[in-house]
Amino acid sequence: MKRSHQTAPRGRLRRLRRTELPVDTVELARYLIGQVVVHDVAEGRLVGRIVETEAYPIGDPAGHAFRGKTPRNGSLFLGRGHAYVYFVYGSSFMLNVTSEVRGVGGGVLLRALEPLEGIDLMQRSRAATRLTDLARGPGRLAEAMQIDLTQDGLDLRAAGLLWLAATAQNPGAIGNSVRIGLTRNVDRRWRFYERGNPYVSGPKRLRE
DNA sequence: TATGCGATATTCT
DNA sequence: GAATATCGCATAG
Repeated sequence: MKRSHQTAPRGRLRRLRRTELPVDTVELARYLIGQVVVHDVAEGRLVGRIVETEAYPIGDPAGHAFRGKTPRNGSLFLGRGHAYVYFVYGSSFMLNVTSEVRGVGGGVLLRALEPLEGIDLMQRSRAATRLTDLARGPGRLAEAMQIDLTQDGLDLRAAGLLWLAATAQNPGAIGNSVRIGLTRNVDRRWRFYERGNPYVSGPKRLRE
């Protein structure tokens, strides 16, 4: 039997304070499931509920911070609650939430969102793909939310245009699995997702 | 549904 | 040169 899926209510959005974010990277990855990302752009407000994340903690060879600070990954070291955005594969931006204390590199990759508001704007950015494919996958997520290097290093807690918010509704059951698209440290189960949610990326066995 | 492949640009060896 | 925290399209079952 397929698990039924509930859409989060459109209540008032409450900005998350930095002190609400767990300090540990893996804990933060789990915590962010069910929370909301908001990007206020000129045309309106883009809102998506986080349904899939991956942790890249301290000492992880697959993490960008593993080899130390470089011009590219500098934002990872800003302390928890900042945006780290980078460009890969010649085509995709990736949005991460930094997760450790200032000076230490660590982050959580946001892999998929359930679109809640500004869906028409997202469809314009993504050339009108199906609703379930709008922000399913990290590259699609960034495109739908209009994320690029402009947002790299932003403080997601400050009164800015890109921010994290709490939802009134608790998330459903949270599953975990190995991370997607890696070649190093592949065995760690540091991917988290809301089980059965149709907006989660990956093959079927990684969504159940 | 799942698998496979090419495209693409930046970073690092 | 090689690798890359991917996507979209094609094809097969």
